[in-house]
Amino acid sequence: MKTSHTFAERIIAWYDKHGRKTLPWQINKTPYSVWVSEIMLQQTQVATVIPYYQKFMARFPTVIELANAEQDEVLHHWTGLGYYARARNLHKAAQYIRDHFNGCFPEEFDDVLALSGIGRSTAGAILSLSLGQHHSILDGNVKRVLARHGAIAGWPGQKTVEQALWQLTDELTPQQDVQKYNQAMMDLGASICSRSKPQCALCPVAIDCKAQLAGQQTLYPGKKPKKSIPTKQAWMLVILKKHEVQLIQRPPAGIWGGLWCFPQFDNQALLEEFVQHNQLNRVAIELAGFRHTFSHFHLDIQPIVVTASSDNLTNLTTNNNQVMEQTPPLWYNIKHPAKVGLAAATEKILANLTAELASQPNFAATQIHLKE
DNA sequence: AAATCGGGGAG
DNA sequence: CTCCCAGATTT
Repeated sequence: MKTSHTFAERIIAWYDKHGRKTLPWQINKTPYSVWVSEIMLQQTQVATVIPYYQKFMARFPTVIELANAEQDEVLHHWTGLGYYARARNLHKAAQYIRDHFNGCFPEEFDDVLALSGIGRSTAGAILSLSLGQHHSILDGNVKRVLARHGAIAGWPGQKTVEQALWQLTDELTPQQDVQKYNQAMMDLGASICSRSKPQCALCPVAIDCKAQLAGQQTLYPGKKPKKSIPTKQAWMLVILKKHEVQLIQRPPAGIWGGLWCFPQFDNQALLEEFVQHNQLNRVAIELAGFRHTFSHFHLDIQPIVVTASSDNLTNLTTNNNQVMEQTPPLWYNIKHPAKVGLAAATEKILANLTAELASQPNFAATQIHLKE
């Protein structure tokens, strides 16, 4: 098939006509603003990101202000976005920039690549979109466009497949207008070349797209091999004292790292033991159990509500009675929530608890009775 | 219920 | 280096 324009020319022409150019992070682009937006957009769709981005940039307008903030406040601005490791990396990298680059976002590719949370694709995106440097990118959207256009078989998580895709993006990325081209490829993948129902009729590169020509768009990119995931149980203890519940901060690494959670036990016996030992009182509030699914396992969570008769609780733990020598527990006021990062499961329990309390206006009296 | 995403970190 | 993990949303 003879085409009069190169791949890149058609992509850029499409972008000039249809691309979005006025999103908040596309105005007055700097490496910092592109960085923040790219990290947010790695995990969430544009419409959701917009308000988070605006609040984040209002509170942390520069790398320095981000670096100097408490991690808890950074996580608080991320609450609801999920993927908190990325917020922690963002914060850590900001501190690195403050301490090693005098607070100025580095403009050398290798320096950018070395920052926490930034890999080859994100480094290329930041420097090309904000400064027009010539780097190719390969995020999920670009992978999909290229895998289809070149009919690159196999799962991109596989090394050989990923290499082939990097080679393709390197070859196709033009010398001129990289900025537009990279933005266009991400836009195209996010809109026209979508995962399940690509709108090939609107695509500027459909005419020589191998997948489209074969009518096999949805075969690309190849699927990740499935594996079944196990189910684990967790009993979460909601220790209630007036309008406060006790939360514990998770260790910085691992699941829900740095977030505040209810004390967690692997089985009911361990929880009961703790309840007995600390003279806690079961109360007539039943919170529904629910399932929270991670990439590698289901976690079936059963919250149990108790009241505390004293502040002196022994060795509260986040999980399985592994004692954590770190941040003291937080008495979290339900009516005046502290601005800390909460795990999704914690938020769900808090919401259910609030609803239950609202439906039991006489609970305060019950609580007093139970406390003797 | 299944698929998804770019990078960190373990092995 | 290679492989596996994180975490919440969309489909």
